[in-house]
Amino acid sequence: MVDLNSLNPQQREAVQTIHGPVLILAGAGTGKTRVITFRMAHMMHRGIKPHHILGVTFTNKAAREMKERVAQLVPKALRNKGDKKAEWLTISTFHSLGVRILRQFIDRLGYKRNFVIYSDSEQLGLVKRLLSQISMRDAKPDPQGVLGVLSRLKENNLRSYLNPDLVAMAQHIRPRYESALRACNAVDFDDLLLLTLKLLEECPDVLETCRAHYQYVMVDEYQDTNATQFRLVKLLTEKHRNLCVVGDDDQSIYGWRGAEIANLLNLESHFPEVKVVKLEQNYRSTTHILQAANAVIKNNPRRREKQLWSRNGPGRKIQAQVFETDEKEATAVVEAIEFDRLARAVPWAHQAILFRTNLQARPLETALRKARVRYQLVGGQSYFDRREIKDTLAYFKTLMNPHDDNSLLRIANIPARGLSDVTMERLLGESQERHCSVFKAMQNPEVQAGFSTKTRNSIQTFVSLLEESQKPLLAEQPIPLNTWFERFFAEIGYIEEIRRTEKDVETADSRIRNLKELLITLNNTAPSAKPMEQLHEFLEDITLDADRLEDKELQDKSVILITIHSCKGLEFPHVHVVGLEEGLLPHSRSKEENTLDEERRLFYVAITRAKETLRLSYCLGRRKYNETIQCHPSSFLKEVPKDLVEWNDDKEKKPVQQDTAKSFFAALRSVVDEEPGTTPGK
DNA sequence: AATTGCTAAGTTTTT
DNA sequence: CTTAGCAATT
Repeated sequence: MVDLNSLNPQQREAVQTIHGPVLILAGAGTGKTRVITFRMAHMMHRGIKPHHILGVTFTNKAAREMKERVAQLVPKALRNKGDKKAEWLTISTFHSLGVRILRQFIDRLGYKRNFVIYSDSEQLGLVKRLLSQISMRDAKPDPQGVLGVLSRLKENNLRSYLNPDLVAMAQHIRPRYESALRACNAVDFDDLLLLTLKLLEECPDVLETCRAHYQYVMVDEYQDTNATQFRLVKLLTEKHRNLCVVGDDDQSIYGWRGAEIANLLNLESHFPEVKVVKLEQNYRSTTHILQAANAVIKNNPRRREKQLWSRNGPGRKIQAQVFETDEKEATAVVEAIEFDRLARAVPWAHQAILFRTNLQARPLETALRKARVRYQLVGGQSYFDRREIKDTLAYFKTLMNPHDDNSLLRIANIPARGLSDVTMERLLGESQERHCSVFKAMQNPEVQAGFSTKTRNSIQTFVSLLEESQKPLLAEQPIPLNTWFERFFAEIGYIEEIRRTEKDVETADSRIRNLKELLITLNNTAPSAKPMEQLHEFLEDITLDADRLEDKELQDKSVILITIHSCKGLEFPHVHVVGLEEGLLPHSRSKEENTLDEERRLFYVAITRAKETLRLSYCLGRRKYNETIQCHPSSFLKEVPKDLVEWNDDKEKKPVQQDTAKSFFAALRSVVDEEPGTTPGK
């Protein structure tokens, strides 16, 4: 029996309602994951077969965590009842679920079952190529923009403020884009959901199979689902109606990405009998922090009313401060962190600095480095934006399927092997005329004949390189992929290429390290499989779950620098929110797009990350590019009740504060005086 | 084929 | 300021 006594009454109700539609409105820090995992465990104890349970999350990290926690709750004896591994429950992201279903049935839609998944950068590469083929005299469209619209177009989710030129271009490109993907036996991220939906809509037997399999469905972070995801969920559950969604409309911050908060707000219109359970007892923050959060979010219209409360006591007041410039703000934040560490033994890992845009990280990083504080910047440049990673993955894909033009074109001349842009352009043209892949064109003697002897040699060498390299991979028995590829990259001179092109020795080394680390993870996939299958599996894992490689150890020792968007779901004892200025939070673009609500939710999310202390700050001036621009405090600051805030205004205090070092030690002394019992390092 | 130099643009981004 | 992309140059 799962012990439900540790749950509060609302949590228990949520856990025990296992049939029919349920909406669990889980405010920030109200023990959401606990409820979900307990609910799953409870269902199993009530005799529901684990393999009939499906849990959908938004990140792989969340999925992993949930799996672990369910496993902890359910005794081994019960788990082993289902002897086969497949009997265990499914917890995955929407996208992985899509892959799972598509791998079984995508042939019904005319795709091959061993499709590859294109990451963002690969999609972008494809769009760039398609754009360059179109003759356009006037303004060249921004590929990123076109891709964005294209994605919206596919999701059938156009917004009025989108640039009409981009929309037209995206519409123009779309058929070519789709046929290019098909030709490469590839699908993109959007397709993982869209094709799954199409499959379920068009093949009743597949739908029935899935419905029979996933009889109990739970969706986490439901406020972030988009139209496609909703349709998928509805299709899957409208018959058996065992749908449990968990979410918080107040934490919906991905509207710009197509998330439909209406999915949560209007759930009753699709499931009128839905039982709504509100979780309002917060286990994370002090009441001062919660009062601030409640007061801020109250200003939003159209929400499901919630009041967070806790038994954690009032705690410290919220600290607020104004600075002249963003540099001074950064220095002060770092000083506060070091002060906490020296005076109260607060480790770096208990501190987080939250900001709206990645640009704001720069001055913070400078200040942190100057003070020799270890930090970790979360997010920022995506793993896939690193050139060596992109190249490596493109090599993998090319070796798996040389007819994947996009990947082949990327690596054809990396390192330089006499296949210049001009040559590749011509080959691409030839391939289009002949309606074949670029690789086919390169193999074709007729095509080769059109080139100079030198170029012809280069083409032939490249073709045989691919053909020869493919051979060991096509073998039946496993090979050590890690060492094989390490040798491969050494042989083709890729390592040298990095050293040669990268002037800075340290960055070159770090890029080579990145590459080697990626290769090492190759060995983590099941070694029993055939090389190609193993490679395939690896690629899929890595594409769907990019930050699996993140350095966990470093995280435990560092101050966290993070955007508000990516901090959702996390918590920290001490939180600094910087740059609370009009134009940053709320962001200036929110006015045009009419998304002030979402900006407020962003602020709400930031506030509710804090467990013990919350510090807010803004600047009067901010260096932007080269000039300093004037800033005004965010209107959201006024929404925080005055009696919860303690302003540390420079003006109101002693003017001695000019000297930062002096003020630092003054502050240090004052705390030691206040709390004589506390000694640093205790 | 590779280097240099110019211009333009610069929210958020779970997969 | 910084970075990416492109054109022009050797």
